Amino acid sequence: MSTQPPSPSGFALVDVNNFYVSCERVFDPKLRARPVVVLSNNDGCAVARSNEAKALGIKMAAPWFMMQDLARQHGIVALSSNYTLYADMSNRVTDVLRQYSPRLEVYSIDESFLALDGLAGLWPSMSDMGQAIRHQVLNWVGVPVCVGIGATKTLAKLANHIAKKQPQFAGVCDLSSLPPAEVDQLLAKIEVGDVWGVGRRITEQLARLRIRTAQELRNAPLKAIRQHFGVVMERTCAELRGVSCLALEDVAPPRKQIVSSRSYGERVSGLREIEESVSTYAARAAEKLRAQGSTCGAVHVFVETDRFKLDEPQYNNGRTVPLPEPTDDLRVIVKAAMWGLRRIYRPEFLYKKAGIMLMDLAEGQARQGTLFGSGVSAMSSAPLMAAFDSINQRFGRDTVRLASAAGPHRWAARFEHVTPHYTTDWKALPRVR
DNA sequence: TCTGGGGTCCTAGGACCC
DNA sequence: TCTGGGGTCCTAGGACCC
Repeated sequence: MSTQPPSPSGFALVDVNNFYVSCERVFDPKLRARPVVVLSNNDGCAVARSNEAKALGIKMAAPWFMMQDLARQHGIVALSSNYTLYADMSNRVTDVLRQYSPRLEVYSIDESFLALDGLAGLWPSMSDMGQAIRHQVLNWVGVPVCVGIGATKTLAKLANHIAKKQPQFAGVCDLSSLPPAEVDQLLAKIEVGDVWGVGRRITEQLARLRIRTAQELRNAPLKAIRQHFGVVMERTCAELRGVSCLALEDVAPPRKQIVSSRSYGERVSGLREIEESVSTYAARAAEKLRAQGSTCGAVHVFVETDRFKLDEPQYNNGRTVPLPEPTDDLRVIVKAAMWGLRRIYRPEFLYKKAGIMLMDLAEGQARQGTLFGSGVSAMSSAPLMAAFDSINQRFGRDTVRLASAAGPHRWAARFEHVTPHYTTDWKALPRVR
């Protein structure tokens, strides 16, 4: 225990351990103590691993088909991802955390920063608060978290890393309460690549400068770091020294671009199929656009062949289509995307992936009474009809209104958008293959 | 031969994060 | 056979302007 006074401010980073796997375990206790992975779209990659799976050497984003032997050998359980569930669990964790600090930044689906200003007097120590958080999240939501505390966000991240890796901390590490010599020892044992903001490339370059640990990076001259790596790394280095450069972002700024894309389960060549999938991506992206009350000024559409098929001809292309005026109207967005798609489509290739990006986002409210969507020929109407049904079921039958429809095989339905704010459960849509 | 000095805007690419 | 899907920021260089 330190004799220093509790730190007057700083940050806590609360991070759910193996988030997706932990969520699945809440609902299926048989998964506990077994090696478990959660897979990405099309069951392509492992995007979450339990500790047992990590111990077997399964890396983040490892292609699952290459792990088949290992999986059989050790009885690894592989699950398809369920993002609706994870989003719900994430909100539950956040609700608990809000009880601990009035200022909180949801950094990702499984991580939040808490501002600690003014909280020191409420607890015997910040580590006690960390333990309270751990117990309450586990009891109320059912998932395990670790808590890292430090004077800066980067130090809080590092503390979280320590809390996870070193059992003697029991899931909570408060770097700002430790004597400097002890912090030094801890930092000396952490590889520089584990520091937040230091990726693979920078790690290689730092190694050439004989900077290999978090401690060595912290002690490196700021000016040289700035010269070699730019202002971003300079900030990271300063943050390691306890100089706060990254503020807590209480209010999430609106997105500057919105992407919706998927790899196909099987490669496709027909324009029709690609049109259909891109229309669905457009609907999903427009949904996000409206949810944050923005309009977009340009639509980017792209297609890609299979980049792993090295012996086959590759074709990657995209087209940015400026819109006549900023809009959140799905009709306009889809039209622009289809227009761009026809210009980049080449019939001689087999496509693996397609997507859409909404760009030049600006503030603007979804307007009452605007048409929500209509009039893309060659698109199946079924998924959109299902989506509109679900909107009305959830928000009342007048949220959107069917204005006209032309038949089951051509999507020529028109929907009037009556209520300005709504959200749709797009996960309920059939999977795009 | 000798060829200013700023400034802005845009884009592509590289690095990072989860 | 089978290899994810989102995001952000910074910098360098070119076009263009006065």
